[in-house]
Amino acid sequence: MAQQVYDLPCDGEGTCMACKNKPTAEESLTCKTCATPWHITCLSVPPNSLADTLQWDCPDCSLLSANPVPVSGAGESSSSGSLITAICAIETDSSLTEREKAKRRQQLLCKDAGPSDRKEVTNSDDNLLSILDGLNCSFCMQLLERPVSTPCGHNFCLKCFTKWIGQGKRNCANCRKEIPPKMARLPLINSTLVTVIRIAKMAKANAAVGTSRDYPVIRNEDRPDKAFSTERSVKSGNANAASGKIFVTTPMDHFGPILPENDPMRNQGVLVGETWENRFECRQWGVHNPHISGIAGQSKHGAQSVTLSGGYEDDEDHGEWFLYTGSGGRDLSGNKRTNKEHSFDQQFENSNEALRLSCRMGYPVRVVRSHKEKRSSYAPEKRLRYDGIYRVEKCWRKTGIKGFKVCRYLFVRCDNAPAPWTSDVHGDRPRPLPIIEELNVAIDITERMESPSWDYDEEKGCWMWKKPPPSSRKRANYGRSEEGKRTKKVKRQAQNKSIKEKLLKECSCYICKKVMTSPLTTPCAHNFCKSCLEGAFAGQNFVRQRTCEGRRTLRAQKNIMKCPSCSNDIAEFLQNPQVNRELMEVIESLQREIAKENKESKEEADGIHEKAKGVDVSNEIVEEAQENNLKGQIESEIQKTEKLKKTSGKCTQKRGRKKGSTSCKQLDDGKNVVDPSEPEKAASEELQDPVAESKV
DNA sequence: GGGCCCGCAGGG
DNA sequence: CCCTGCGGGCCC
Repeated sequence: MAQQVYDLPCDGEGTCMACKNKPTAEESLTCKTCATPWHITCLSVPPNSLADTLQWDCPDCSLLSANPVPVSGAGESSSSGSLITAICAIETDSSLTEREKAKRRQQLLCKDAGPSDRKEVTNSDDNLLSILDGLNCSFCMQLLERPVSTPCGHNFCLKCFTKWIGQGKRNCANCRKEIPPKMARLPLINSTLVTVIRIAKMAKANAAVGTSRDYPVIRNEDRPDKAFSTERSVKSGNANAASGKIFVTTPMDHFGPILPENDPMRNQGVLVGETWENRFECRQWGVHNPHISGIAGQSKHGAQSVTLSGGYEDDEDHGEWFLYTGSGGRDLSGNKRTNKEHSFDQQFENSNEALRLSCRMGYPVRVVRSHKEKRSSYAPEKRLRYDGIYRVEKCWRKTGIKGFKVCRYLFVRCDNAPAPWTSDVHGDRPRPLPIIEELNVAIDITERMESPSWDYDEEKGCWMWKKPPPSSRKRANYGRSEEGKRTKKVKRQAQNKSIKEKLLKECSCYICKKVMTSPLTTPCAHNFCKSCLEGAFAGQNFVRQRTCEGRRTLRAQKNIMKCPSCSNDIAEFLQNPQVNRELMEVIESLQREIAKENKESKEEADGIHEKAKGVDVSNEIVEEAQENNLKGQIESEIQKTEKLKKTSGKCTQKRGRKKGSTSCKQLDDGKNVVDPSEPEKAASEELQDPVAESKV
């Protein structure tokens, strides 16, 4: 084979690797793409003009631009050259923000992520992806496809490598070290890398089809005392907050008052007239669970509580009784959570049906009034206030103010404690139902036929359960599916961990069977620890170094220097074995990740929260409770009412501004878009039998 | 003060 | 897994 001329650049010290001289500044030429310095006089094709030197591409870069290497598995042409052009186009686009540019660049580099945002994945999934990033081919910048490893420890796609060789190159594209003729003739696939990439790809695909509920789920006991914003949340404060800890032991679907036995923190239960800053706090004391919805209830179980927040203009508040409007009938398209405009008829379904069930059964319904109800004299000036137990005496449908049918409920108070607005020292007595004029035009009227579950006991002189309350279907202190979601999360974490551990196991040394330290990839594409492989030939090393030894001895030694895995001669490789740094980095990343996850799971077990800071909101209330315990029940109620008036005056609503806080909201719009990963799958399939294919 | 936005949580 | 929702923050 005729000797070919290869262009070589200058090394890190500025010495030309071809002539071994150090070119002067005038003799040196820098590539516009890769910024590598080259010696002009040693170039086989020097630039024609001075203008050319300014926009000069080195032989390697111009080669890649002129002969694009097909992107493996993607089914389309790309190259580092066109990639660079595309990146430049993004960088110079003034209409894009920095964040948008970063996003476009990422999309460009991860073609398989599709046109939309990549599906949001958990941190551990992201880490798996970043580990994969370390295994990109230096030619095509894509994840290694049928990886081949040079003895100098660099990895390339088989296609890219053979193309490079086909162009007459016999040096490593990364370090310029010579490629053994045998490898140039028949490059072998590094099966360890294949397995590692395949497992990681499968993990990535699994992550991509995960649900949008992949964010961490926190058990009640681990939640902080106040609502907190999660990592996911774009807005600060309570705008998109997660709920704080539930302080009471009542299950979510508990009917009736929150009693002292359900209040381990204060041992007093929730008293009429208690107030809270917001819906989250109200929820934490078990009074009204949903943090937006006005009705808490289940259609087949009944409604436990309602909130009067002025959200429905048909509401009519008379203190001891009020007319409540059902939910629904409003257009919530466009990602709205509420809407003041009615646009279609309400039906007795979902929470409306739950309230109707409570009406039929005569269940006690907790009532909360909000300062947002501006038309009522009975609403608190500030905050939210618990006003006690009411019963739904009747319900019906009528045409609302906006002309659409609404569900209507007559609530009548039936609590043993006096209402916050009354000067009475005793609670309610059974009272005749008010006359409701709109009942004359009402449809679908429902009245209770059987005796109510919650009723007044004349003998005992108080309201109480006359029938056993409906048995709870929920666990105390837990959301409906929180337990399930938690199990799911733990399962996914364990799965991810096992993937990483599996990956690491794949990186074990043939000799010591342990995870490789400083991995060496032989020309026969087998991987060993540097120390293991060198140790295996320790005796020969000494002889081999003595090159003046006789021919017979050397040959005998060379025969012994066989790959422990496939018995190929690796004597030459052992003369100057180079660590496969990319593989080493993958191994180290995996080890770091596993260690980190172990640490995190330990911390989680210890109940540590980074972002959400636990704030003890209860001290004041506990002191209050202790004080109250010394006095009679009625006295404490009066005190409570007085305190309510004071706190109402003191309360100020925070209304700060944060500049540019919503500037990045568009980035989150694609959060539910699932990565199709089609090219990925194709690539995985092609990887099924890489060795066999490569030998064809 | 109106309007828009969107994470969270529960229902079904 | 999709739908619903009488919140809360921030911009205009």
